[in-house]
Amino acid sequence: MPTRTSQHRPASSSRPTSGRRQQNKQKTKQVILKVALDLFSRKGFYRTTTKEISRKAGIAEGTLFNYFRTKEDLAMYFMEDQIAGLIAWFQGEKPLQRASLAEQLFAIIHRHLERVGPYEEFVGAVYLRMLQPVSKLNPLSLDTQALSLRYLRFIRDLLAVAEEREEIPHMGDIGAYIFALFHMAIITYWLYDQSKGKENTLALLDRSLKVAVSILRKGGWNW
Amino acid sequence: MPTRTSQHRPASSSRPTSGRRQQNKQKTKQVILKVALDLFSRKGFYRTTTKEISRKAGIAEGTLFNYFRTKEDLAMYFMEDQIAGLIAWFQGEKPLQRASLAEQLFAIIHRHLERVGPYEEFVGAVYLRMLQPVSKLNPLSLDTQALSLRYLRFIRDLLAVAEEREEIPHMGDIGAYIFALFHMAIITYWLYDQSKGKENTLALLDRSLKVAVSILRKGGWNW
DNA sequence: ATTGAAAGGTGAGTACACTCATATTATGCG
DNA sequence: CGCATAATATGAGTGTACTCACCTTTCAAT
Repeated sequence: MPTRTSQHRPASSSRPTSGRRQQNKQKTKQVILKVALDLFSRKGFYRTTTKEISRKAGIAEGTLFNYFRTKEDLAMYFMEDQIAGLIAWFQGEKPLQRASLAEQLFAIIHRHLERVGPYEEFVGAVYLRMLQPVSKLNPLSLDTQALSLRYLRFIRDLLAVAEEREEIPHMGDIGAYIFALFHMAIITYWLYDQSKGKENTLALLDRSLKVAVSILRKGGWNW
Repeated sequence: MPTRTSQHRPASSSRPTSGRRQQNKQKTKQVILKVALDLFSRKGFYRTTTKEISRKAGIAEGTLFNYFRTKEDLAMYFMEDQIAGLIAWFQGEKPLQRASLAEQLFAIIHRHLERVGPYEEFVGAVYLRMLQPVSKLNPLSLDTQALSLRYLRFIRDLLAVAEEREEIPHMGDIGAYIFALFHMAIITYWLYDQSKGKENTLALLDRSLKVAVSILRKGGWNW
């Protein structure tokens, strides 16, 4: 994993990847992401070629693969930004943090769908794969695993707070895992939803979250 | 969609795809499937090339794509057989049909996992995509949509019977849809499960089905 | 049997993701 | 500055899924 050093020259150590290099790398990476995202959203994931991305980013085609292992990976990095943004957004929404768990979870998925709305094909192509727990069969990048973990931890912490409030019983890590699967299921539904404004999805989301929390409250987790 | 005429010459109509042709086609298709499955299971999905499949099946590479739109599609046809076999198996198991819903559903997924066990990589590559409701974004074959539907109807009918027995409340079609998602989730878990004999998956399966049915019985569906 | 047309087969060709041997550039050190 | 080394960039090359223009076979009608 690349170190995230800032601009200042680091103290002399054995392998200090130095200032200018690091800066250029970060910049190139950002340029690639910007170009790729623009193309993906205008032409769609499948009709955008890696050749075009590299040409528009002003680099050789091979260079692209120094930064991103696969074309899918490239897409995942966009998703990573989305998820990071989602977490940051939630943490800035103070009122939401006092709302009920069902409201919080609804808001999170809702916001997410809103943000990725313009990139529907794109989401269909790679998103589901991302939320899937990484298996030895899926040759995904390590960074994407990290993303998956960050997201799971974020949800787990939310559940832990709700647990302290005695809104739900103790579930351990499994709760976050289940929510991730639920998120995946909702995205699936959303992709297929033809209703205007995707209102069917929102209705399903609202209802199922309320049901779930209600079940948990009434029945507890250990049967 | 190809017509499913049997061997007998059909009454003279405008486009009767006639006997020998149809028979050869069916036969070729079966040969391709057999060869492909053999290679997939021995070398893995990704390391098997369409060139090799066609060579071993004794046809030109182009011909392969007259029968199957994509390599993934080929994999899906195998899954189709699996699902069809699963349904047939269930219908032959008379005692099982008197068992509780939870037992039935457990048996179905269990049997399924047992059958696809030897093709793990394969399942990871295509199975999840199959159970996903077909969207306009996923360029899958129509036949695969049909498979998805057949499976959903099968489950829906099971639930309807349980409903008549008053084991569960009325849920409409959504029940089958939810079960399909659940099935998908279990497969995901199964792929990742490192316990011997995949016993963790079986435990999760057993427990979650019992919980679900119990919840439905106690609380009903409309909250 | 002949024939015209439709179904089906063929494999060289194409497009594209990805690799790798080589060239270029940045950096630390004397 | 000049040099050695490591990091990074390059683009021709490769492997493979998939296409398409053409060829062959089958069939019904005569």
